[in-house]
Formats: sequence, C-alpha cells, structure tokens
Amino acid sequence: MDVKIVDVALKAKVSPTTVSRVLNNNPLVKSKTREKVLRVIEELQYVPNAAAKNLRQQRTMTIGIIVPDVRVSYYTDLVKGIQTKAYAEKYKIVICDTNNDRVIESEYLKLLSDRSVDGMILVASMLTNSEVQEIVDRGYAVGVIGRSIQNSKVLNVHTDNVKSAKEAVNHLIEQGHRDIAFLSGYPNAMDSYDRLEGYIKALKEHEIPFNPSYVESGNFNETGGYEAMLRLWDKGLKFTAVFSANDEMALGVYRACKERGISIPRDLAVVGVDNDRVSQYLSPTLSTVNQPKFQMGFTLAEKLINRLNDEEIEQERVTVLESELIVRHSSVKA
Amino acid sequence: MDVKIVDVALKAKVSPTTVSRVLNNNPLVKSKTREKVLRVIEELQYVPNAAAKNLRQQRTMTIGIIVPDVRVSYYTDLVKGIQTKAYAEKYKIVICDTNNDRVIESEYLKLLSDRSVDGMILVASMLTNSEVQEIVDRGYAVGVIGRSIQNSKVLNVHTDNVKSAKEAVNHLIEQGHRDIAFLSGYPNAMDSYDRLEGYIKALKEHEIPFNPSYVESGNFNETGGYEAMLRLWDKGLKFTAVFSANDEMALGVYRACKERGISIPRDLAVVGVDNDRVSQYLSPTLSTVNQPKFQMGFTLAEKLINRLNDEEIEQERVTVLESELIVRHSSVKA
DNA sequence: AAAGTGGTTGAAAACGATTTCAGTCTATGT
DNA sequence: ACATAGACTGAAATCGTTTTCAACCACTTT
Repeated sequence: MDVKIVDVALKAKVSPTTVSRVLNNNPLVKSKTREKVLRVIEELQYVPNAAAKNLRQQRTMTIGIIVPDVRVSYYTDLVKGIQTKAYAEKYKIVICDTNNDRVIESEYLKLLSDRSVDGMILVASMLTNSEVQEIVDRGYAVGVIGRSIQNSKVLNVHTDNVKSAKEAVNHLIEQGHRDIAFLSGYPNAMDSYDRLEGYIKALKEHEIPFNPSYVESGNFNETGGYEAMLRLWDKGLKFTAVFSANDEMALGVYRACKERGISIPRDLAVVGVDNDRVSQYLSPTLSTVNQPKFQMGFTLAEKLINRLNDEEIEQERVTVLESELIVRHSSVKA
Repeated sequence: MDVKIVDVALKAKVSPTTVSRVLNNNPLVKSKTREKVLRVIEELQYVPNAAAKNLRQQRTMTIGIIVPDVRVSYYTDLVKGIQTKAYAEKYKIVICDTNNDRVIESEYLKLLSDRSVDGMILVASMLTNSEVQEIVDRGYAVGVIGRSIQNSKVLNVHTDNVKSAKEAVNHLIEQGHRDIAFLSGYPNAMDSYDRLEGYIKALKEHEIPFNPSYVESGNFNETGGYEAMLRLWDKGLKFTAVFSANDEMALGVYRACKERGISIPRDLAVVGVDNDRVSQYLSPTLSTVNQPKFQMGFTLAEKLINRLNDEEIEQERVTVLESELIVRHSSVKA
C-alpha cells in the first residue's frame, strides 16, 4: 500500500541497501547516487516504516511515561520537561494516565513491556519495588520521580524534601508562629515522609515540642486537605499556621477557612509545596516551596537517553535539584 | 535476548502458530493445549514483541496527539478525555507538544507519518489544510479540535462558539452593561472568529451598535490579555464590561485591573471562556463559558477508534457539544 | 602483469510476530 | 469398513527495514 524501500530502489536503479544507507546518512554512498536516491525519495514521498525499523534495530526511540493524572500541573510540568529533551533527541513519548489507580498503573506497565518503548519514566508511582525491578531486569532503562528505589540501576531526580520542608516551617516560625499544623500526603509516599521529617527538624531546632496530633494526612488532594483541616479543628487544637505538603491540599485549607470565616493570613498562615500554577492566583497568594519541575523532567530524560544511547556513560544515578521557598501573602501578616 | 514465541512453542511442544493463536484468543485451540501454552507463557514471562506484531498487522494500536502546550489545562483536559477512551480500547497515545511553534508542529507531523500511529488528533493546529489533507491521503485517521477542516474525512468535535459568545455577552447586557469590550484570540483562529461573531450578534439583538475599536486581540494568553486591556484604555475608551475569548486572557485582565486600581466587578465586569482550572480560584471568581473538554476529547477518540476498527461504520463526521455559561462573581455586582 | 587498495555497491539473512493453506486426527454416519 | 466432516495443528510465507558479507570497479604499487 505505502511506498516502500524497494519501490525507491527500483525507481532509482539501486539496491534497497543503498537506499537504506542514504536514509541513515551512511558516508559510503557516492554523492551522485545519494542525490539521485534523495530525489526519488522526495518524488515518491517515501517515509520509512517505523515497525520494520524498530523490529530490525530492536529499539523504538520512544520513552513511556506513567503519571497519576495528566491534569495536575505538577505532572504536566514534568512531562513538558521530559518532552522537550526527548524531542531534541528525536525520541517520542507515550503517556499513560493511571487516574491514580495502582491497578491501572500495573496494567500500563505490562502494556509497555512489549518493547514498544526503550525506557520508562514512572512519576509518583505506586508500584512495588519488585515490579519496578522486573522491568529493569528485562532491560528497560527506567527513571523515577517522586519515590525512591533502593539498590538498582533506576535513575532518579528529586529535590531535597527535608530541606524544603524545614525552610518552609522555619519561615513560619520566623513569622512568630509556634503552633504549626502539618498536612501530609499519602502516609507511605516518600515525599510525605521527608516533608514530615523536615517539619519535625525545624521544630526541634527552635525547641518547639513535636506533637503528633498536629499532623493529619490529606492524600495530596484538595478534598483531603479540606477534610484534614476539619479534623484538626474538631480535635479542638489551637494553631496559627499550617504547613501543607503540597499546594493542592492548601486549596482545601483555603476552602475550609472560607467556610469557617477564618482569615488567611491573619488568623492562619499557610505554606504549601510545589508552586502549583494556581497558587499565584489565589487570594491571598499562596506561599510555597517551588520545585523545578521542568528541570527535573528534563534532567531525568537526559539521563535516561544517555543511558539508552551509551550504556557506558559515566553519570550519577541520582540527581538532587534545588527547591526554593517563595514567600507570598498567605504566610505574612499585612 | 528476550524470550520469543518459538521459545514458548518449543517448551510447550507446539508450533509458534498455536502459541500465536492462544495469544490472540483464537477459539480453534483445544482447551488443554491452550492451558499448557498459557502455563509456559507464564513460566517464561513471555511478552509478544510489539514491533513484530505491528509490522505484520500493519497497525500499532497507537494514536498520536499534537498539542500546542501540555501545561495548559484546556489541552490537558482534552488529553485526559482522549486517553480515557483510548485506554478502554487498548490504544496507546503518543503526545507531541509543539510549544506553540508551527514549524515544530510540522516536524511532528512528519515524525508521526512513519506508521508508528494509526491515527492522529490535532489540537488547535496551525497546519495548512493541504498538510492535513496529505496525512488523510496517506491513510491515517485524523481528528481535529479547535479548527475546522472543510471538505474531507477529518473528524471534528467542537462546541457552538457563536452561541457561547452570545450567551456570555447577553449575560453582561442583562447585568446592565452597554459598553462591552471584546478580547479576541489569534485573529485567524476559527474559535476567535466565531466568538467575535457571537459578540456582535448579541449586541445587534439588543440594538447596541457594534464598534470595532472595542475589539482587541490578545493571542489567547495572559500577557496578550494584559496588553490588550492597556491598549483599550489608552484609546480612551469607556466600557464597563469585557468579554474575553478565553480565561487565560482574563487573567491578564485581572492583572491590568489590579495595577490600575480598577475593581472587578464593581468597575468592570469580566466573562471568559473555557472554564480553566484557575478560574474558580480567582478573586473574584471568574464567570466563564464552560467547554466540556473531557467529553470533547473522549468523543473524538471514540469516533477515531470507531473509524480505525471499522471503516464502514456510520457516524457523523462533526459533533457539536453543548457549552454552558457559568456565572460567578466577576460579572455580578454584589 | 599481478597484486593490492579503497571506495562503492548489492544479495541475502535477520528481526519476531501473524496468517494462509494444507494437512492430520477423531468421530460419525452409512 | 469406508468415506467424510469437523476439530485441531503446523510449515512456510509475509510484513519492510537494517546489516553482514562478499564482490566489483578503477587505480596504484610492485
């Protein structure tokens, strides 16, 4: 149906081999032959068939990305970074949106294990270590963001969550707060854990006792943040500030405050993490810890592609990028 | 390297043909044989090679999506809809982010023309009609959102932009406004044009004369909206309301108003289009015309897949979905 | 004149699945 | 006992490239 390499070869009066060489810029071809072949390719509008090429070369120039939800700006910014690097290196990306469902995530992993991608990037993955390990063993290059994998070849990019959290909480303390609540994400997510650690460290450094009842889990989403706030208040706890492990949950905090007539930042100071796109548009604007999401995606893609292009290249398995506290209006009294 | 179909065949003491039949649920296989084969597949952790399968079957079960920018919530919501349907039908999707660059978009089109996808969805495409036509001629199923293609087999889903705009402007008029500015998108984008038409129609119906100097283009982005507002004011025009052809530009309107100390909605009523995720979080919350973005993506994917599965199926080439005015605080005086 | 050299080309095998077509086997009816 | 249909299986061709290997040609060197 489509025009194929032998059609070009026939018309150009050369062998398919030569056409292939022209396509792949093999310098062995005499320039006159090359020109002739190129002319015919143009004439016939020939495009090489990817499946045939993939089959023969045993690679697809494609990277698979598994994300929890493509609508979340945090993930999209990562994807943008990955995509930008991938495009520059002539890689394609296939996106799998798990809808925050671990079963679907597992299915996607299987779906991608058919050599239709050369490597995979797992974002905020809920897969077990052994599931990930198996993919590595099958020879896929894999990178993760938003979790840690011990003892393997898995590439990783992240920010120093302990430090980020500490900075955020320090900032609240400097604003005069002593009673600071903490909204964590999924209890077992790496990021949650580190941010909790940073929270505790900041308190310790200022000799504020750590009280576990000030900690509530909000599952990293708006509703979770909202409900967590209600729970905190229902406990009868007094606090003047809250550190939310991400901006999404902070949205829930805003909603809860609005309902209860609590003024931010007058009655309650709020700091989030991620610098979600909406944060700057909230009233008051939300103080947050910015994550260099684009850069994280870009860097991880770079490392992954390095590995794909050259197994031998010397590079760090783990990269830590800097995050940065952005002080806006939600944490500073007028 | 990987285990392949003959390995399974050998171990199960059957032919590759039979293994293939088992894989593809061909009912001809005796159930005892099937079980044996399945056991070996499980034992060997065999996964069929996609490239080989694609080559033989001449299809990839993959849909390509070309979008201007994956960070924009409008596009992401579409992608989510597409992805949801695609997943249900066992299709993969590859995403191409053109970064709003028509040259890059063209390159992506070429990149996808190698039979690595069975169909393509172009979102807010800047390609020429003939470029799109060529893809159709090559036998790809193609769908578009956010532009119109005349005279071809290209699938399309959209909302009635004329009506949406008219409703939005009617709403402003009902709130007592007579002098209403209009912020258009790209001058030559279909959507811009239709929304302008709706704006004019609404004015006409209320016997308000249409004055072209009330129209400024803002290129569909925040900065464009901001600058368009400044230009309108600089002209010395008096107006008490503005209809922005999308929410993104309305963000620019908010910024401009803040800078000039103009209060929304007291001094200026604002209505946007798209129901961007941020709109509900703005202060005041932004009135807007909601587009069923998820549904649009889902529907287009459905039609595209229908076409891929069965060339003969009877279905409309163009689907129009309903949009809906959401009145929030930016357009209603307290 | 024979042998070597470097530049250029092509024939054929390979990649790993599916599909066509031709069987083989079993059971059934006569 | 034989023919025959139906159930099941396998050999070989096929998809469209890339890659290996051998060969060819035109020169130069000995």
